Amino acid sequence: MSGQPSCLVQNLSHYIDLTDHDRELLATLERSPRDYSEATEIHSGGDRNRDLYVVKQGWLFSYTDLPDGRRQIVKIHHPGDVIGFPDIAMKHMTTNLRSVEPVTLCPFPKSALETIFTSSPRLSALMLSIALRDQVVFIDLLRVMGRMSAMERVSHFVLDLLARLRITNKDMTDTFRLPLNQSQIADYLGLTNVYISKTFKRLQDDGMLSRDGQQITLTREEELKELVDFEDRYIEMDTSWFPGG
Amino acid sequence: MSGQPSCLVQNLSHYIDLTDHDRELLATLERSPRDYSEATEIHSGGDRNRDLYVVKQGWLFSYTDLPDGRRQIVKIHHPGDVIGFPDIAMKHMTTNLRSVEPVTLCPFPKSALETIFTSSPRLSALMLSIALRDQVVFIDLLRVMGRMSAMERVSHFVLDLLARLRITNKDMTDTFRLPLNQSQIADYLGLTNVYISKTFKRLQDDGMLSRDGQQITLTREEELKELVDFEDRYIEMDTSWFPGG
DNA sequence: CCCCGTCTTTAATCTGTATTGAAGCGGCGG
DNA sequence: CCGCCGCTTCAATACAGATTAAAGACGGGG
Repeated sequence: MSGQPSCLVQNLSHYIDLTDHDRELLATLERSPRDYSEATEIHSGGDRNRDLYVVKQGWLFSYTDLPDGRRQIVKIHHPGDVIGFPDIAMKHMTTNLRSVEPVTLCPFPKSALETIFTSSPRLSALMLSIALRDQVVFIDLLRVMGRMSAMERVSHFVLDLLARLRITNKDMTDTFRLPLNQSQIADYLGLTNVYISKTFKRLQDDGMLSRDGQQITLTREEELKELVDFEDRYIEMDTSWFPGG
Repeated sequence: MSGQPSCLVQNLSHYIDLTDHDRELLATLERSPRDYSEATEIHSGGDRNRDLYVVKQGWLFSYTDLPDGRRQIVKIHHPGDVIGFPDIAMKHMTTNLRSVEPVTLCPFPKSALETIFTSSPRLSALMLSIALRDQVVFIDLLRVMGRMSAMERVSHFVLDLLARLRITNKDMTDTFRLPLNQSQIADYLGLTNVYISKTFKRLQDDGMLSRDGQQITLTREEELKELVDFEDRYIEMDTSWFPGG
């Protein structure tokens, strides 16, 4: 159970102190790790709803296609994330899941959640809160997609990624690795790969960021945050109402 | 408690059979109705997080502004809806709330939810499911905003409204009242009021819908659904895993 | 019944992003 | 070390939707 520290535990510990009992419960979710190579289709929309996943390693994304081939990436998943929460309400999966690099996932059945929900009210409250927080994040993204220019979208995108990575990795600086290619970023932001290239170049020329291979450095994070009116929804949640731990 | 039937109860009854105990619990949420006139600002983003609301009557919307005045409407609320769920996770309200016509709301404190969560597992599961379902709806909307044309956006918009209205009103046909003006629709779909006008006209010329004042009739609903690859997320949820009632 | 304000429609022009295609670049396998 | 392939960059053109302005339509209040 101990050995390597779990990203899921790190992720959740950011918000509340976990009891040993909580850690044991979470460990049941990470019992059966499985590797997938890069660019692998892990499940498809319409599949009869089966497992959720804890991400142990690597980046993935959830996406949907339109009948004519247009694609929208709706969520990017990092180590420590739980994949598939929204689908709990539906009878079928609503999105496709694909790895961008070699990944390690721990599939677990819906029913494992029930155990958590009945035996740890505090952990339940946290998981509910995370689901609701994600909804706020989607709402922020909607604002980005509905009303912001390409420049602003890309800026918001990198700020959001950095904010998320900082939750599971406390000593993250202003530099991070971005393993997505520009077509994938385009499919996430509702733009084209060509325009993503042009926009990154412009951000670089303006001195807002620098690039070295997959490494991105935000050299003027505060300015970027102001530019896109960025709110960090990850750093802090309201846990005051949680049942006592 | 009986008297006029509650829209909230109607809304939830669509998914599960409510016990008398459940109905009593829900009635506590609707204890203190309050009227607001049209175009009223009911709360603002950044407010210290206080009440949620049950909508008894009238349409409202939640929105956010960008610093330079651009606006994004993120959710349209109808009778029977609960407003404010996602904010439970945050310390402050994340959106503004405004009525589009005279409305009746029932404010209730977060703590009222706790009572429900501790005393009716079945009702808790339903409310969680609705929150997660809404997340799926946001994801669908993201796809619309990221990858669809104005034509497709407007089509999806009216289909979505109709699907939602049918939950609380079983004998809704293919006609409904749309009290939003075109600027508001534009702020919802990330377009301009002028282009909304042009697009509605085109849909009308193509025979997809007809308008009479605020009344909208979808004359070729199936074609529209195909056009935008529409999925009704409201009609059916997976309640199979709910604790027995 | 008419005025006035709000909303919708029409029209002309402008712009940001899409599209297409071709030219760099870099890493990996052979 | 070469050659291929995927990704990024650059350039030319196209177009959907924005912008601005002005002219209808509509409805409520005096």
